[in-house]
Amino acid sequence: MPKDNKQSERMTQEITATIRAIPAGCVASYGQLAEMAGYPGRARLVGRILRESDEPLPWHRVLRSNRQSAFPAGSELHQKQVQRLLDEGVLFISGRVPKKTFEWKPDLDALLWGPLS
DNA sequence: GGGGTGACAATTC
DNA sequence: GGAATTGCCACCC
Repeated sequence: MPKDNKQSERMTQEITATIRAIPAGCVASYGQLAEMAGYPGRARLVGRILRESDEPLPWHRVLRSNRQSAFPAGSELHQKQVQRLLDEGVLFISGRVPKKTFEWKPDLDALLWGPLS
């Protein structure tokens, strides 16, 4: 039987893949990513991965469940996040993003952006 | 094996 | 919307 530490490694990879799957112009919450990756309740793991991972993950598309940024306003990281989001077409109002943008789902994405043309 | 920590979440006031 | 509280689970000492 496989070792349990290998399970942890796979979990990290699954979450990483999910984060990388976020399309430009959309955002997702930590819990949402964890749930999509198949690990509900592992929101903190997503945060740890984003911090530790050296891969070019779109960390700027990851927000808190309350649609606000994960880091305190004014921090360099936060400013860069807002800037990149605006560059991708994501509205940022008073440190928050529109509900429409936050309610991203794989199905909804294809439904809205696919046949929309 | 125990205890503190965290790029979080959900609930409540 | 904001602040406080509790639950959660992997990680580090």
